[in-house]
Amino acid sequence: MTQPVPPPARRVPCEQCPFRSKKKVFRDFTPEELAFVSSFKSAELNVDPRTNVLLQGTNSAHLYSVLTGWAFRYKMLPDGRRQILNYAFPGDFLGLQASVLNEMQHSVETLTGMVLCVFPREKLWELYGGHPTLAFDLTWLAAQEMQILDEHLLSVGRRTALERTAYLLLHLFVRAEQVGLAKGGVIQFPLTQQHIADTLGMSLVHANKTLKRLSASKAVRLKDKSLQLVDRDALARIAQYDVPARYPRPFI
Amino acid sequence: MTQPVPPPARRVPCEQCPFRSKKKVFRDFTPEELAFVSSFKSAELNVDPRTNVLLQGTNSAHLYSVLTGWAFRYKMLPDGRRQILNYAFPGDFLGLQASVLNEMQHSVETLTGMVLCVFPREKLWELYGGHPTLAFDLTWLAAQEMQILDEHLLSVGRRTALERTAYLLLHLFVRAEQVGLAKGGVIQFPLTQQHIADTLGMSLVHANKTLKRLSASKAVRLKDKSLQLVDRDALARIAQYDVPARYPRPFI
DNA sequence: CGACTTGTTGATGTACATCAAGGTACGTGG
DNA sequence: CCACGTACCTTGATGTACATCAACAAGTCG
Repeated sequence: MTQPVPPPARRVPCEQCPFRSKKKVFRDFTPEELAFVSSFKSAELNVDPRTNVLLQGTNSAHLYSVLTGWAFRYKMLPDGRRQILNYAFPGDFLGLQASVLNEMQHSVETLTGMVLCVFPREKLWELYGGHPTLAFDLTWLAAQEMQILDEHLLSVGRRTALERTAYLLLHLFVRAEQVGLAKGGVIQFPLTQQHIADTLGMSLVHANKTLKRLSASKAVRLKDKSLQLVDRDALARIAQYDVPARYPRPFI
Repeated sequence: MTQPVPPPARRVPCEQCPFRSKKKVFRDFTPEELAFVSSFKSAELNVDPRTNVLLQGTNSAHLYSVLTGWAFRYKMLPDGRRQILNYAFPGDFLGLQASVLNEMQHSVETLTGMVLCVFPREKLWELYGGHPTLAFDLTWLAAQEMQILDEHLLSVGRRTALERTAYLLLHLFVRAEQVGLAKGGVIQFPLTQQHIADTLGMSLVHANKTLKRLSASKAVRLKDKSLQLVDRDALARIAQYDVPARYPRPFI
């Protein structure tokens, strides 16, 4: 007997989420939590590289959590100057600001292809009303994002170009590593030097020269869209940065 | 560092909080919400100007909300470089990061004398478990703080010194105004030029020169610890900054 | 009163942006 | 295979925004 072709929707229920189980970073959810999250999730969204997921000034009807892929949050000034605010990795949440404050003040663009879980914002109240542990997890994610922004602000405001660059590479490596994206001290690295410049508040040319200078230190190697961490301590020393521990984390 | 030694407690129950009622900015709380907040509050803390409320690296046992006064959050590099991250006004929450993530990654120092409401962190679970609207308010406050940090990062990374300075003065004026601290277009302004420099990521001397340049525009007057907003639109134009509306806000 | 904090200004050096050019690696269609 | 386009990286020359250093004035505050 011929089976009908299964619809394109490969929606995996959260209970069988391959992501959650494989990574030790994420805290264990109870069956009730999982059941709710699964019912909360309304769709799965595939996004191409280099496309906008959320736009500054709009009010998205949805919340997203990242299943796979990299993206970045950014703001722009009227004349086109761009500041990258932070990067989104698997397990991160997108669009919370819009849901809570009713307007996005930033945009989000993918770096790689990305799979997102979609949650309708109306149901956010159900989450708060019936699932306080998950509500707390949202606060946890917000607090972590704030800590990253704080460190980032310290970088752009007070670190030198070399320190900033070292800090960013270390930060991104650690975050990728935390969600299991590192293999033998190497991660895929989808940023261009323009992204690095726009993150660190400098020009493209200066970012290039600073990266060269940093390579000379032999602490990191950056080529062919991959980043190899050769000497983590040396990099941390250059960056004047202590990586904070952060286990276990929630994954909604 | 000030110890949480409660003075001969003049503890006003939250139901009669003079602050809440007078300001239209704050959303109305139900009697149940008020009763819980009142029971949540364990003490009132008076802090002198220029003293640390929270310290980077420690893990405070308390959460605070600001009743009166100004403070600022900051981080320091090992060699003493300081970056001011944000300012705290009446209605703002302090110490949430420590409660959620178990370690403060920044310090908080008062600019003026300050009165804080003290909440024990253990009871935070009760808040999440039994008072989802208040839990949502905490998320609201976190989301707002993030928006401010985003804008701040854009400033330090991409705005010119003059734009940055205009942005900061406008931002601080609006925040003070929102909680009723403006009288006839004037607010008390307890920052020194060193604070401005450390907020905007520049040197003291350059902050001074940029402030002079900004005064020449006649949009704003800054003297004797007071800030007068002469032409809000002109200032916003210089800053390339649209002030986001933000009513009503919670006040826990 | 000195000692200290805060604001102010000029001189000088440096870190960074901007401009301009070219190089490498990857595509595409012929 | 080539010719061509394009994305990204690289380098040198020049200009400018900023930091640093130094000196001084005007207020507080013991």
